[in-house]
Amino acid sequence: MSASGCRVRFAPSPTGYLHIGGARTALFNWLLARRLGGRFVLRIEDTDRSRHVSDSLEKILADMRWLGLEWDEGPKDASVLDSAGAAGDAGTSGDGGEGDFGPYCQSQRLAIYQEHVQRLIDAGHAYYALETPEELAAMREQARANKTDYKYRRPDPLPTPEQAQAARDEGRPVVVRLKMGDADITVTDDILGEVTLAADQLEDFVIQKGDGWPTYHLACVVDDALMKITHVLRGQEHLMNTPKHIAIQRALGFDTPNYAHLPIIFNMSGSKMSKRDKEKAIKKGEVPPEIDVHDFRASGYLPEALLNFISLLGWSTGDDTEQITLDETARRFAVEGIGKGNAKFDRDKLLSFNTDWAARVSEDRLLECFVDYLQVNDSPLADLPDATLRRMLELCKGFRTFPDVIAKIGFAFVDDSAIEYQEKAVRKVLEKNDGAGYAVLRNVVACLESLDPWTASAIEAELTNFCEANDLKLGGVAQPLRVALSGGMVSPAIYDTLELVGRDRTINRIKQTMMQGSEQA
RNA sequence: GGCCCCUUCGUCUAGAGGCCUAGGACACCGGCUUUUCAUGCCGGCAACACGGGUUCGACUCCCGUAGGGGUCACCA
Repeated sequence: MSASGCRVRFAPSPTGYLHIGGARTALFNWLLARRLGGRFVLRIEDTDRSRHVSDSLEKILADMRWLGLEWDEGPKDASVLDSAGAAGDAGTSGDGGEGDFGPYCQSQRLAIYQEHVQRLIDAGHAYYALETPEELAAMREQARANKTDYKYRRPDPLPTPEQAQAARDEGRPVVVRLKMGDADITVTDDILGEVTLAADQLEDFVIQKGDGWPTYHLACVVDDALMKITHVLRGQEHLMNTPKHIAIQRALGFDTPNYAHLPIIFNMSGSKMSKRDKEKAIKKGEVPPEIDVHDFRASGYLPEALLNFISLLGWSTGDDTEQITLDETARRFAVEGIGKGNAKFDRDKLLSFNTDWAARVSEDRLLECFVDYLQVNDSPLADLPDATLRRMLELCKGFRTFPDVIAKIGFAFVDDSAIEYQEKAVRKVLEKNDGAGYAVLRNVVACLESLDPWTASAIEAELTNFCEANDLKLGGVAQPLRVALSGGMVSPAIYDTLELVGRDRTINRIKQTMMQGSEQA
């Protein structure tokens, strides 16, 4: 096992793709495990069947793997949910090489939770409660109307097991609540320091729902203990949950792990980054912002850049170093370096990081990511030979994200007839000065038709000659050619572009352009 | 609203009483490079929320105010 005995976990709920905030939490946990030589556990918190979204597990696992955050223990693929049969009769562990503390999906651990709840009841730390959700809501509403604070009042006397059973027989839901003591509870947080919550702020909360499933609090605490988790790094939105968790730990006789609550990530506007931002943007006809890890993948970001960027949200190396590899980050990572204040997600800076990383990674790695990008987007370009893909990447150096590559050189891979000539480009480059651009094309096409071999350097020599012979600057011939080949005014270096497009198609597009010009005239 | 957390350039941050004329990065502005678009290079603008203390000395410590955030479910 691990040298340090350090065990951390990332515990997402399967409600869709992995959220970027979740990715940051996963990353910090992964980094801590790496730094301390511990184990990184992936646990799936799927105790609420009503919120379960199909395919979520596959998606989360895929996102984690795309990021390169492999887990030492946890579900290896989504089939673990099928293999264990009906949810509830679990309790088996260590199957399928997932790890020694499984199963790692809470939906397969029901028996374990119920056993612990029973222990709590038997020991007098917990009791049955008979109020319906409607009754509780009414009480809260009443309190609000009276402008008083609502707090659940423990029944006196407590419902007996017999009364609970009777209620269940009548079809009424019965929950189990934990008895909170009358002492304040202090959370010792490795980032925030000591945070004390007064006893009167604590109420007897539900640990087992009416359907027999545990609430998040119970399941989380039981699993952390059984999975021997030593460090809990989670978002600051959990800070007020921690006293509850400590209360359960004490009642069950568990040790309290080290807690550290991470600052939260916000949009530049200061609002939470949520899936709804995407819907809102779409409704307004705007490009939806990336929110889930998958969004960034589909938008053509590199995992290296994304990881590096989010590692710096709430943490810093301590000096002026910013762009470092994941391994280097793991070497330098320390909880003491994590800040307390919330951070805003600056997309411009991410873009800049991506630009730098795209220029830094090896050609092989860049190709790998590019192919992934094309495949995720179902692009027909994914079928192009590797050599061609490499050439595209090479010619577009300096790009920010992969869509830039397509925007810049994509025209080379469409039918000649599919080229759309932009009005502005045609006007500025071809029609201006009584069609000077068209004249250049007319003259240059003859040179190109007879050129052999068709290589960038041969093309360069030919065009240089052509410029001298016709008293033109290179721009005077490059721009008309660019418009003829691409329909617009942007492309990689012109010699390379001609080479890539090929002689036949180059000639064809030039002629096609001239024809359109004469039709206009 | 109660409770809790936070507060250095627009943004991410460095700073752990004199090293601060507050450093870096992104963004922004200007210039250079360039056959287009990018990239690259050089320069510039820009912050210690406010008010009290403590101290010879406060960005750094304490208190208050203001602002921001989190949380108050049979959701996690």
